[in-house]
Amino acid sequence: MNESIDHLHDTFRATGRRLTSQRRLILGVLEESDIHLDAETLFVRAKARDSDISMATVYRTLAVLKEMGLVEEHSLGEEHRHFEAVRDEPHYHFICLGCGRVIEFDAPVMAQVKQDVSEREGVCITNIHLRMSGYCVQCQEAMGGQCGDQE
Amino acid sequence: MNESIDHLHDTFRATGRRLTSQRRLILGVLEESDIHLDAETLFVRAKARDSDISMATVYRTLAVLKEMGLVEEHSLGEEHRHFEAVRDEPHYHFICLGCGRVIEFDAPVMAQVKQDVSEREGVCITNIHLRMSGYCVQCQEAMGGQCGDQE
DNA sequence: ATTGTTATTGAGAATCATTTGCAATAATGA
DNA sequence: TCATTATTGCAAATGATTCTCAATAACAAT
Repeated sequence: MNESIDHLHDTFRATGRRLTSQRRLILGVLEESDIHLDAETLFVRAKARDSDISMATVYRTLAVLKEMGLVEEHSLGEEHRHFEAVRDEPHYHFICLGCGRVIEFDAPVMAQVKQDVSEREGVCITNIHLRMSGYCVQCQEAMGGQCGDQE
Repeated sequence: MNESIDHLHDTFRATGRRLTSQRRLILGVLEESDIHLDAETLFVRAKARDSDISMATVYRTLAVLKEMGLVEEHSLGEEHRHFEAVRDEPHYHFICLGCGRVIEFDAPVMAQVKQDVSEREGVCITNIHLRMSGYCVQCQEAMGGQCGDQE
C-alpha cells in the first residue's frame, strides 16, 4: 500500500521470507507500544485485531523479527522475555524493584566503555545491554527514603 | 570447624535459616568454579560429591543464597540462568556469540554512569548489569576478520 | 547426650513459558 | 489462474523451574 510497507515487504523477500498479515500485525503492535511487551501481552493485543492469531505465531514471528534485526529482546526482570521494536539510538534500562516500572535512558559514555573493552580484550562488540535496578522516586518515598544503595 | 564456616553458620542463623550440608556443598561448588554455572551443571558437580542431592535443592538453595546476597544471577545467553558466587569488586561480562566464552571485566566509569542516572532520573540504583556481546579474537579470525560492528 | 520443634530435604508431580510436528492455508512468482 | 512452498493454527511436546508432602536433620532447650 504505502512505501514503508513495500520496503518492509522487500526486506522480507530479500531473505526468502514472506510478509504475512500476522507479521505485519505483530510488528505494528510492537511499534505502537512505548513499553516493552512480553509475548503474552503482545499476543493479547494482536488477538484483539485478529482473533485467529495463535501464540505459536507470536513466538515464531518474534524469532524471525529478531533474526532480521527489527526487534530486540531484553531480559528485564529475571522472569520472562520482553521485546521491543528497534529504534534509532541505543538506550538502556532501569527497572524499579518496587513497582516494576521501566525507565529508558541513554549514556553516551558507554561508547567509551565499548571502545576500552574492545581494545583491552581484543574482542569485537556488536551489542550492549545495560540494565540497572533499584527504586524509583515514588517507591523510595513509599519506603520512607531508605534504599539499599551499595556504596 | 574453621571460622569461615562458623561465620557462614551465623549468617544463616541470623535470618532463621539452617546451614545444611547441601547448602555448604552448593556454595562450595560455586566458589570453586571460575566460570558461571547453570543449575544443571551445578547439580552435576554437587551430585558427584553427594549422590543424594536433588535438583529441587539446587534451585531452592540458589534462591536462598541469592536472597542472602551470597550468589549473583546473570542472564548471560538468552537461555537459562547462570549463577556465580559474589566477589569483591563489581564486574561485567562479555559473551562471545561464536563460542560462548565469557570474559569478565571491570569498568570503573560505570560508577559515573550510575551517578549520572541516579541524579537525572531521581532513582536509587542498587544493581548494575552490563553485558556486551560480539566475537572474541579467535572467533573473529575464524570468521575471516569480518565482524558486524554496529558503527 | 536426649528431645521437641520446625526448617529443609528428596522424589516426583505440577506449572509455566516456549517450541515443535503436522495438515491446512495463503503469499509469491510464473 | 496455477504451482510451489513458507507460514499458520492447533495441539502435543519440551525443558526449566516450582511446588507438594512425608521423611529427615539442624538447632535450641533440657
